[in-house]
Amino acid sequence: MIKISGLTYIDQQERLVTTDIDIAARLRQIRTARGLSQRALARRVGVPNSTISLIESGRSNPTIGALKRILDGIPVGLAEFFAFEPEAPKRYFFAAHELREIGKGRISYRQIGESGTARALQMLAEVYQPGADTGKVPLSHQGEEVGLVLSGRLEVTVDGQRKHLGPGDAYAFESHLPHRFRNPGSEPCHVVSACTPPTF
DNA sequence: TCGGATCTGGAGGCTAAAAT
DNA sequence: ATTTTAGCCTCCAGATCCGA
Repeated sequence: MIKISGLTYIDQQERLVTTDIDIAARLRQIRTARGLSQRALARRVGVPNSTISLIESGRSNPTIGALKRILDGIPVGLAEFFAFEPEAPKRYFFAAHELREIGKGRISYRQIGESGTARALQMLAEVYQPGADTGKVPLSHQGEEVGLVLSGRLEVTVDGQRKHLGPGDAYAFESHLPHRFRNPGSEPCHVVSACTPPTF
């Protein structure tokens, strides 16, 4: 079992487990607040309604990919989903250990600053362990993103173009273009990235 | 008819035991 | 010590049931 933060950890099968966030209740609350039925949301994101039903009943612990796909249909970003409660006091400074983890497994995405719908920018401190890969299915979402490699090697594929980046190298592209990140090296790759609007 | 829940089987990953 | 294999577990998708 891998402990990522006080809120979220990854179990041995790389499933997302939260210690004090009820994914089931939160998903149901957000979905109903948007006036969506389980079936309507299921049709929108292309999953069977049983998947949503199982998650909302707490009998299924979704993978980060499945959860993100469902949230995309609402739409709600992962960061917003795991956001602090709205009544939380405004904060401007964050210790390293307070950065919210929204990644999983061999990929760490630690969010810089608080999250929420009012924010226009999402900035992440990313760590890709050796061999880490965002997946064969390319990512694609609204917005625009940039990133700077601090250490290690990062293979970035954007709209069919592939490039190996090292320390000091950077990328910038429109997020709707299919993209993929992979660490082909033997050491962890540290990246700082920004996305606006915060759609990841 | 719609919304939510349940059942079943396939697929993939993890673990432990067995084999090398 | 390392690799292979079998069994187990869980997610996910499709079909179906039940109640409003």
